[in-house]
Amino acid sequence: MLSPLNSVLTNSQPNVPSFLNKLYAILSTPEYNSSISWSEDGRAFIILDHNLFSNGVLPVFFKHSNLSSFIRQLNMYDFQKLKNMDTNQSLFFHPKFLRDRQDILN
Amino acid sequence: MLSPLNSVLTNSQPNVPSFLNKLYAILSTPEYNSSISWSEDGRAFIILDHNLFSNGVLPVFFKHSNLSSFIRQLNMYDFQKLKNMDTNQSLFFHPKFLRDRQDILN
Amino acid sequence: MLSPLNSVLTNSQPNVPSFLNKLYAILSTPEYNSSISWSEDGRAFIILDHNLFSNGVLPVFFKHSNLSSFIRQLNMYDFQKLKNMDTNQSLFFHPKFLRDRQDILN
DNA sequence: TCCGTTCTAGAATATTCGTGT
DNA sequence: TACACGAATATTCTAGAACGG
Repeated sequence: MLSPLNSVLTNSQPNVPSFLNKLYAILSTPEYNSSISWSEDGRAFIILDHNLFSNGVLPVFFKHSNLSSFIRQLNMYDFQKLKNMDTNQSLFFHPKFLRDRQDILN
Repeated sequence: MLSPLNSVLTNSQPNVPSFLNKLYAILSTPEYNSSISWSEDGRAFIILDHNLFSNGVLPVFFKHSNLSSFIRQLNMYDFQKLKNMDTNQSLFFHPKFLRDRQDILN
Repeated sequence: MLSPLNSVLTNSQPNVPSFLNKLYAILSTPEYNSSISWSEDGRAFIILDHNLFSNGVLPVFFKHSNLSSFIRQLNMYDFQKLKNMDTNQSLFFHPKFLRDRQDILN
């Protein structure tokens, strides 16, 4: 039987760092959408509940539960943090990281 | 076509300090026009009600409710204060800060 | 009537950055000891519950609720993070930051 | 070597305080 | 009191560095 992690990583792109494939997998899992989700237009994502994300999602995919380690990886891969003036929410954005376009990471 | 940044930030200009984008956002909100508004010609703005602006508007956009901190930022960004001798109101002016021209801040 | 913040900051040392006086005040407040407390020997402190500390304590003393901003300040003031191998908890340590010795910060 | 995890620091902007006028 | 500005501290976002698997 596949672990939940493997079952959701089946769309992994080869030659793409594991971190990015995992991030897609996380965002593609409806179960996690209360703690992390794509923005409405699918060009950024939001961490909605820091506590739930850290303790509920991170340890499933990574060897830690630290939001700061996750953020460090995002910056490593050139994601930018953007503020939405209206909602005051923080979005993470990367020009090549788009919903339904996991293919263009290659 | 909009840059990805614009779509996510609703009118924020990238590479422009948050203070200036927030100032535009404030002046673009009709709800706030009783406490702060563009001058008639759109080349300056007026703080009409210090108390209402400090306590009603500032904390929505900034981490404080102090008019003096707001003014300090205006001075930091080279706004000039102009006195209207007739009305005794104070106008703040910056050559590149114009109504409907948020784009030229870049 | 004193605000809760002021009442607990009455022992503030003059000429000491507000951050350090606030940190003493936090650690001196029994109410907060479930989320942050001195180590047994009083030579370090532990953040016991990140979520409770971030959302329950930080906004009372600072203009944010971000653990990372708090940590940035600790590093700025040369605190070091130490690992307790037994409990796997994280301790923050500074040679001059000791329980019952707020005076030596001067 | 590469990638991941952790701890600390750099850099830019923001907020407060004080001084001179 | 108001005003402009320097300076110190605070807040945010990103990156450096060390270490481990």
